[in-house]
Amino acid sequence: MGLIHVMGFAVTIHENEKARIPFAEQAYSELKRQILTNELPHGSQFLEQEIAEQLSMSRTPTREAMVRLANEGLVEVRPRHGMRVLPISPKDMAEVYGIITALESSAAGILAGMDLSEDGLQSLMKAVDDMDTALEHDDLNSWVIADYEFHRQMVVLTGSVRMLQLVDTFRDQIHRVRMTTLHMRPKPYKSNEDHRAVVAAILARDVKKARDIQRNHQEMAAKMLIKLLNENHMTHI
Amino acid sequence: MGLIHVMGFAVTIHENEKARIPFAEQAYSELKRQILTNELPHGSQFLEQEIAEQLSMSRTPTREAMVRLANEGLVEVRPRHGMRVLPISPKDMAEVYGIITALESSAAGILAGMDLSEDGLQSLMKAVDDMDTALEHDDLNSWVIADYEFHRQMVVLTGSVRMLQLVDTFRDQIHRVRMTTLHMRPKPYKSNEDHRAVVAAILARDVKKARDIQRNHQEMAAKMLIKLLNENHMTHI
DNA sequence: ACTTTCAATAACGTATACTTAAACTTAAAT
DNA sequence: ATTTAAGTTTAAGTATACGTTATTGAAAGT
Repeated sequence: MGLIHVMGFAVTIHENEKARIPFAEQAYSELKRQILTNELPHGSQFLEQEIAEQLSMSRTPTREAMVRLANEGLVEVRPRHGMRVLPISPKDMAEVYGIITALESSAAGILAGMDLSEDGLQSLMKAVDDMDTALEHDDLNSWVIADYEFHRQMVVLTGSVRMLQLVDTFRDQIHRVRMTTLHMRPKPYKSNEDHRAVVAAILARDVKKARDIQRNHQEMAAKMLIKLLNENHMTHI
Repeated sequence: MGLIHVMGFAVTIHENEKARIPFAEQAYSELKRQILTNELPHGSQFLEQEIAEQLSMSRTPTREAMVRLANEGLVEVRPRHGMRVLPISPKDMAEVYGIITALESSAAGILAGMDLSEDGLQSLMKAVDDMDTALEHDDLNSWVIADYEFHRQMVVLTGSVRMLQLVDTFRDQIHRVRMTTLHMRPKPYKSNEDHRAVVAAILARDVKKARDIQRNHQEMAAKMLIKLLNENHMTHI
């Protein structure tokens, strides 16, 4: 059984169709899926009972899933009001981007400073190529996937499972905003350039440069998105 | 009721002795306390039942606490083996320090780039002074507390609650190691210097310098601790 | 002795039952 | 009419009950 990450979703592959998935786990991934796809829109609230019924299981595993989602910052659990899908404000965006920026710029520096495998390098360059192709075809959906893959792969290659888990978690937190703003923002030509530049810096083993480019890239992205939110009076998405 | 963080412990202050604390919450903080103080040593294992009895409550809130601790990386929960306090390897230390370094160096940069309040600045300088005093008196316990306070305060001042929660979590993960190595390492004169230098860079509004000093400071600390662990064949603490 | 099979045990996952107290209703009083 | 107080409802927190299945230990076979 393996896990593949696609756009923040943990997709489970059943190789030996043996292990049955515990209800608590099912509840967690199903709820998370519903939140990320906006099936459960921000602000919507549900009592334990309601969720349990919707998932056709008892409150016990439901509750466990809710606790986990709350820890991840996707929902809020208030004692007699159930679980509420948290909206994201510009301030939240700034915080989350601040964390992702810190982690990913560090990751870029780590890659520049280590012996990166040929395969690893290829996976990065493939992601950038995919981004270019997607942009040529004006295929924004493919572009997000490739972009996501690039950022994720960079952290994967550092070998830090903790760092990977963190960026995954925080990317999930702002997934909704990224998707809704995707068609409102200018075409991301600059992003592709930046990514190529990061790869170049990694290849040149220039640690500081790799960090700086990645940091700047993220800071620009955050600035643009937050500006977009404010201009469109989307104070909480 | 307020929370004060001292050395990774969330100490609850009962001001209006009104709100009763849910068992799940009690279980969480009590178990966490026991793990951080080494009352539950690394590697030790406990069944849900045993923990529930020790805390004189049922398995339900106990289980909830275990899930949360597992999410934080302090314990591991394996289906029929109960909860096991996770040991920390040099590789774990490297990962955790990698994350703290990324976050705190970013935090230092943020402080240098923003209008820091007079109070905020004072709190940082006070922590450095406390570190000096502690070192003069050869009082390592006070030194750790002041050091902890400095690092924590830096993140507090950025205003990012998410970043604060992260560094708290990861600091907790390596708390044991820091405490056991405290008396094995050379006197931390260099740390105090570094901290002063960071404050100076923040005052000078030199963003890059603040980041660089903080990063270097942490990287040196990590290197030293990991070396110490390896030299003393402490492969998992 | 060492491995393998099978049965007994018990730990976990989940459901359900119970208790408490917050939130809502209704009624009374100003 | 607005606030206050009492009563009712019900969601959450916790305990307990139950079924399933991994683990363990003994017995049988090599």
